[in-house]
Amino acid sequence: MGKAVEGMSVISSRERLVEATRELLWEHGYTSTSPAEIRTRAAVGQGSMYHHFPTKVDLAAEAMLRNSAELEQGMDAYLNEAPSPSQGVRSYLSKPRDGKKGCRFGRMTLDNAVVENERLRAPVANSLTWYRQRIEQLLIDGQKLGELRDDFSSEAVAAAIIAIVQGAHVMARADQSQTSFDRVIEGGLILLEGLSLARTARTDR
Amino acid sequence: MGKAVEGMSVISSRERLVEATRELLWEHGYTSTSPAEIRTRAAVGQGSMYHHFPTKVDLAAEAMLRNSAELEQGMDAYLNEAPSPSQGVRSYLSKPRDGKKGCRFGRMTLDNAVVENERLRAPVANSLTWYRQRIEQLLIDGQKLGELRDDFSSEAVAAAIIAIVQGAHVMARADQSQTSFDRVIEGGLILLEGLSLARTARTDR
DNA sequence: GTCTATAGTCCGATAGAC
DNA sequence: GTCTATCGGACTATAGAC
Repeated sequence: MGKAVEGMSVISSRERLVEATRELLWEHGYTSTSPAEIRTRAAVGQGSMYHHFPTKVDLAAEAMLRNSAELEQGMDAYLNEAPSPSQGVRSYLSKPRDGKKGCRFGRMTLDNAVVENERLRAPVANSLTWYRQRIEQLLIDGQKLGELRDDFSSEAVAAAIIAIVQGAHVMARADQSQTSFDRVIEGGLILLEGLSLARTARTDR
Repeated sequence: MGKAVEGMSVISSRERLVEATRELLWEHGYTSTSPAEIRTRAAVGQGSMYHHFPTKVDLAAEAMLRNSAELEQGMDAYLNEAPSPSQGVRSYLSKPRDGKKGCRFGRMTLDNAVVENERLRAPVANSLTWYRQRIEQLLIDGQKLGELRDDFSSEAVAAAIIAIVQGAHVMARADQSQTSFDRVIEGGLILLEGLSLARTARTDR
């Protein structure tokens, strides 16, 4: 027990607390996740938890910052695999997602306790902004390469692309159905195709 | 006190409870709205509340069903004013909305307590489905009239249109900014324009 | 149909020994 | 750093008088 000896693979209490919180924030949201539940899942005593994290906000903020770093890194690597900018945007939309669980970040925004606390809201806002700017850059590159029309605001369209995925999660949770999620994505891909310059290419389907 | 005499304009306790619940569900969501808060706003005693509504679910379900009926009716009238089907879809997107408050229905979907209870989930799912089918019909009519291309799935695009508005609320709440909401809508209108057959008409702007 | 009083539970947080 | 015990408060719901 206690701090792991150098080189050992024992996971520290602090680490287990953060990981358990990350899972529970996704499963239950912020307000509905209780410190008791976190303690139980992390197998950590009451006192230890408050030793490492004075308040629930401290723990949640760290968990969310870690979510941001990990998801942005993963998405960046994923998008870098795309053969072209416009294909990257399509890849973003069609990336496999569990619609019923909801977006780790998007879910948070509907909780007033998160929105009213800067330490909790900031990681959510920053990550969604990061996503939007990443997509915007793909759109700009696609315009420069002549894949996409150049008569639209890449900033606005990027925001709409992000919103489609967020909205897809809302629809899927309302219907408790992955089909509802997939239908939104299908529609998003159709809408995106309207920005393509190579529209005659559609005939080869 | 008590039941209003025939013809009087006194609002019954029951009615005040439902109205207070409707407001609070929008402001705070389901889980974060406490019976005590409802009682206070409705100015109704503890016992009266449980006389009319045995549980919190009973009260919330009635409030949500009333929301559905009212909002669907309002949206229907609003869309009927549009001069054409495709203009109706544009009107749906650009309808003035308070992004920071969130959609009355969409907000509910991120709350597990709502999603896990059929009596609470059903009104949310039914209303979102109603909206989607209403937009789908506009798209179909627009295709028939030659306003829109006829080579896309109206069902999928309608779902994406609804999702854009839901996602706009998520972005606006994350950023606590109406500007973020408006940016998504602007992008949605651009994407929608790509489905128009009269694309040369863009030159007259 | 309305009221006050209160039950029983869980919440987030603290105390203090080891 | 970890533990158990416990605080004060808010929650949803019930009891029972009027």
